[in-house]
This record gives sequence, C-alpha cells and structure tokens, in this order.
Amino acid sequence: MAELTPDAQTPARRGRGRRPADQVRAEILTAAGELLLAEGMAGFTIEKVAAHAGASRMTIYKWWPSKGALALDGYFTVVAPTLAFTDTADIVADLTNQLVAFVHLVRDTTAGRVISQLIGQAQTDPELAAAYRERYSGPRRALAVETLTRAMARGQLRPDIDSESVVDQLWGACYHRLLIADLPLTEDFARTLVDNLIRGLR
Amino acid sequence: MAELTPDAQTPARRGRGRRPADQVRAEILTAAGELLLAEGMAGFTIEKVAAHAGASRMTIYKWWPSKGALALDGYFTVVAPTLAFTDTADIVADLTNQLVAFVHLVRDTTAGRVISQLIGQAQTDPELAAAYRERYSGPRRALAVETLTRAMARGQLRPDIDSESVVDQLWGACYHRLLIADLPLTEDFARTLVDNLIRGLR
DNA sequence: CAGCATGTAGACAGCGTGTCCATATAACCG
DNA sequence: CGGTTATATGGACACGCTGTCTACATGCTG
Repeated sequence: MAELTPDAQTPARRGRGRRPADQVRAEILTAAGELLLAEGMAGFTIEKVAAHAGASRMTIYKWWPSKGALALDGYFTVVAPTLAFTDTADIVADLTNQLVAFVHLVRDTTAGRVISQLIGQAQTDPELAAAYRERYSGPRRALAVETLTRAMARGQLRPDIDSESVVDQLWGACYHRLLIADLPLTEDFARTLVDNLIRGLR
Repeated sequence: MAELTPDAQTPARRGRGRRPADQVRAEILTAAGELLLAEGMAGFTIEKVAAHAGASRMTIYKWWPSKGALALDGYFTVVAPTLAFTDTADIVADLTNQLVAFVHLVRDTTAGRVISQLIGQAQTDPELAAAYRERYSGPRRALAVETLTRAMARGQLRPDIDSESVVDQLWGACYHRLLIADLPLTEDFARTLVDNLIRGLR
C-alpha cells in the first residue's frame, strides 16, 4: 500500500492532558478518510486511525459507535458529496447525465471502491447501515425521485408510475454491476438503462 | 444466538492421525453452512468452523483460500440452489414468477441475510468475489438472459434489446433493495419492475 | 480559582489469524 | 503384504485488533 501522508511526522510528542475536542475530532476524521482511501475497508482499523491521528483509541471508542460509522464520517470528511442534480426540461437528458456522472464517479475515482466496501461492511454493521441510509442513499434517492416527479408534472412521463421503483431500476442496476461485477459498468450501460425504461421493451 | 446442533456431542475423542479426506471435508462444509445460517458472516470464524466440525484449523487453511470461499462452499452445501426457471410461453408471467420467487426466497428464509452478507464480504475478499460470480450470480444471470432471448425469438420483446441490462434492471433492482434497504422488498415491487420495463415510462 | 469534562498513555484479557512443528494414520503402489 | 507418501491432528507460537479499565494531565466553565 502507499504512504498515507509522506510528511506526516507525528506532530512532536503530545503531552498527556486534554486537547481541544474539535481539533481532535478533525484529526481523527481526516485520518479515517485518508486511511479509507489508501487501504480500503480491509485495512481500516481503529488502531491505525488512532495512530495516524495521533490520538488515543479511547477517544474514538467514546465518540463513534462502530468501525463503520467512523469510516463513513471519515469518507464524508475527505470526499466531497457531489450531489448536485442538473435539471433541464428534458427528463431523458437529466437521467442520463446523472447516471453517466455516477458511473464515472464510481469507475474513475477511488470513491467506487470505497462505496462498495462501505455497503459491504454495512451488511454486518447495523450502525453503519443506518447511517449510510440516512446520510447517503436516502438523500440521493430523494433527489432522483424529485426529478422524476417534476417530469411527471410536466407530462413527460406517465402520471401513474412509481418513481421509487424507477430509481431502483436505474441506480440500483448500476450498484448491481458495481457490487457483483459480472459485467462492466460503462457509460453505454447507463444510457441503455434509461432507454430501456423510457421506450419499454415491447 | 441459537444452539447449532442440540445433539452435537463431539463424536468421542478423535485420535491424531489422518482421517478420510472426504469425511473431513464433508464435516467441515456442513459445519460451515450451519454456522453461517446460525450466526451470519459476523460470527463466522475459521476457528468456530473447525471446532464445530471437530477438525483441525490447519486442514481448513490448507483447502480453502479464504474465509469467504469456505463460507460460500458451506452455503451451497446446506442451502439447495433452487435455480429452476419456469418457462411458459408468456414472458411477462415468467419474469414475474421468477422475481416474486426470488423476493420470497430473500425475505422469508435465512437465505436473504446470508446472501447479502456474502456479497458484503465479497467486497473485501477477492477470492469470494470470484467464486460468487462463477458459481452463483453467473449461472443465475445466464438463465435469465436465456429466458429473455427466447422471448425475443418469439417476438414478445423487441429484437434489439440488451438482455443483460434488463437483468440488471430486474434482479439488480431487487438486490439494491436487499443491500441498501431504504425501501422494503415486496412482491408488489417485483411486479412493478416488470411492468415499468414492459410498458415503458412514457 | 475550583471543579468538571475530556484527552492521553499504558496496561490487560480475549479472540481470531496464520504459521510452524511432531506425530499418527489413511491411501496408494510395488 | 510392506514401504512410502499424503494428509489430519493437537499443540504451540507471535501477531494484530478489540474493548475496557486505570491513573493522570490539562482545557474549559462558572
């Protein structure tokens, strides 16, 4: 694995007493995020985070309920959310743009690996699962549903469709390829997803 | 957690020397499967499997490359594959039946929890990921694609659709709700998925 | 200034991993 | 049948991580 922070000389010796809470939290979070990007969930350890942050493990145990919760917090600290939804008047273009952007985020940055491993960890870490739903997948889903609802209001889509299920058939299909990876997650794939749904198979 | 096998008196003392390979393998696999169903991936440990099987840890390390590979083998040993695809002449009915059956398998049996945790583990266990694709998701995907291809040949679907992407939009959507669980995975949801795709959104 | 909340260092037991032996015995082959 | 090889076993070991507990230092608040 790569060096985390080449110039990360542990900031001198640090005495024993209390340090400003905000500062410690910040150091722990950036250390967690960097460790996550560098080694993934496999090498992500409370002990390592504490060491990189120059903090005590006790402090971490005190403030974070689980390894996953800490990892998620660290992820948000280091990776920008990138949640913006373009909203032109064309639902097909909007969906395609969003899906393609998502595909690129997941394929061309470290985020893809991290996200899949966070979801993986969430399968056995209820604290992380709840936090992930509340802070990541929930908001993203809401934005997509909103976009679909506006298109229905504009008459671009049938008014009786279940937007939530559509979200699962677009983004869920991408997550499927991300998490199972039988087949590659490509830009063409994203376009095909929109096309399949809009035109119908018949 | 529950008792694994109430009558699991360790079969007497077992000497030191070699034992029939097949017998040992079988005992390890059933122990692995039972442990997986009883405790899930969180409590799944080489040490526990060895203990329940009355075998030596060395034997397991010798024959299985990773914890995940052992878990997957154990899963297949204990849970029947249930891979049969009904094939009437009606593609809508076929897809709906299969999806509904999948939803029930995942919701009403222990399999759902185990599958999601295996996929979760696969995100940080390449050995498991490869084995899962090859032995589970691959064959299942192939069956679904086959069904779609036949329907295209019968003229029930457009001849130019990309079957693979359709699979992602049906089963992948279900996996999405299984793994993320923002929203419940219901029978109605499965029906809606098919309906969305067949009729189109427009 | 006094007292409390909080961070720190260090220790500890517990558990799982991965690896190494020496030994015992099944499986195989002449 | 007998000798050789492959394999399972019990045991031990060092290692790393988890959680928790203690004693102590120090910022923060009133």
